[in-house]
Amino acid sequence: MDDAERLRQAGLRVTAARLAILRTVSGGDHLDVDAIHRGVCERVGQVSLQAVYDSVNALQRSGLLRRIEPAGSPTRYETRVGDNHHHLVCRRCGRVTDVDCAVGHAPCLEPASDAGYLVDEADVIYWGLCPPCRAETGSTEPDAVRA
Amino acid sequence: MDDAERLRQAGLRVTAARLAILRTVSGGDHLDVDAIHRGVCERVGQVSLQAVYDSVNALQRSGLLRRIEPAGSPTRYETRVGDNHHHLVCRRCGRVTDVDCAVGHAPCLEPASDAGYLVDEADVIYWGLCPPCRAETGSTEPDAVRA
DNA sequence: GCAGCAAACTTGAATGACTCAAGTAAAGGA
DNA sequence: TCCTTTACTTGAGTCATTCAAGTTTGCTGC
Repeated sequence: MDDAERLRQAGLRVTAARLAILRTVSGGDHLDVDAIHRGVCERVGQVSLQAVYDSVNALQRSGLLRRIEPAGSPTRYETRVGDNHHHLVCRRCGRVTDVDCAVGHAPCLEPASDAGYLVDEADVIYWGLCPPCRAETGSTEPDAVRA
Repeated sequence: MDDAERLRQAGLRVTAARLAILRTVSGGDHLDVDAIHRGVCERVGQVSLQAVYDSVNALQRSGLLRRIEPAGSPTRYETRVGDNHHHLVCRRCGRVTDVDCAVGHAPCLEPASDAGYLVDEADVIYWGLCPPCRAETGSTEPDAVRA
C-alpha cells in the first residue's frame, strides 16, 4: 500500500504536502517538526510550518505517524507504528534510537497495579549517552540504572 | 533525617523557601511548579516563581526531588526518590499516580539491545484514564496496549 | 467536466512553560 | 562580625506549539 492509499484509508485527503511529510519522516530518523518542515519544502516547495504542525497531528491521530516526546526536547515523529518498540534517547545530543521491546509482543508492559486506570499505552524511554557522545566525553561507567 | 539536614548534606543552604518546597511537594501529589509555588507562598509568604524554578532544579540535581515530565503537560515533582517506581498518567486530567515496578528492584529495565548507548535511567509511563475520568466518560474497554 | 462543501493551507498573532541576566539579600564559615 | 558564595528578586526573552480568520484545493455527487 502506498502513502496516498494509506491517507485515503485514514479518511484524509491526499495532498502534496502530506505525501512529502510521510516521505520525509520515513526517510529520516525521528525528525522534529522543524526538520520535517525543511524536508517537505525541499520536496515540494514552500509549505507553511503550521501546515506541517496540522498534518503531523492529523497523521498521528490516524495512526500513520508515531509521536515521541522526550522530556526537554521538541516532539519527534517516526513512521514505525503499531509494533512494539521503545526508544533510547541521548542526554547530550538528543538522538533517538529504536530498541525492540524486551518482551517482544504487545502488550509488552502492564503495570504491577493499575490503580483503577484504564491503561492503553506504555511509554518506555531509556536515557543515556549515544556512542558518539560517549566517545567525546570519555564516559565508560554507567550510573546505576534508576527506573 | 529532617529536611534541613537533607539540604545540608546535599551541599545546599537551608532557606525557608526550600524547606517550604520540600514540605509542599511531599505533602502534595506530583505537583507542578505552579502548584508548588502556591503552596510555598501559603507557608512562608511571597516567594518568586523563579526562586521556585531555581530551587526545584537544584533539589532535583541533588537527588532530593524527582522530576516527572509527561508529554504535553508541565513538569511535576515528587519526593519519592531512589526507589524503583513508575507512573500512571491520565490522558484526560493529567493526574499522575505512582505504580511500583513490576520487577521490583533497580535496574528494573534494561533494553533488549542498548545500541552502544551508556544507559543510566529508564523512564516508564503508562497512559490511560484515571478512575474518575473513566466514570465520567463511561470508558470500559481498553484499546490494545501499544508499547 | 463542473459545482459546492469540507478539509487543508496561509498568514499572523498569542500562549505558556521555562530560561537568562543583572542586581540585591542572606546563609554560614572564617 | 565580616566576607564570600549562594539564594532570591525583578524583568525581559525564548521557543515550541496553538489559535483564529480568511483563502485555496481535493473530492463527492450531479
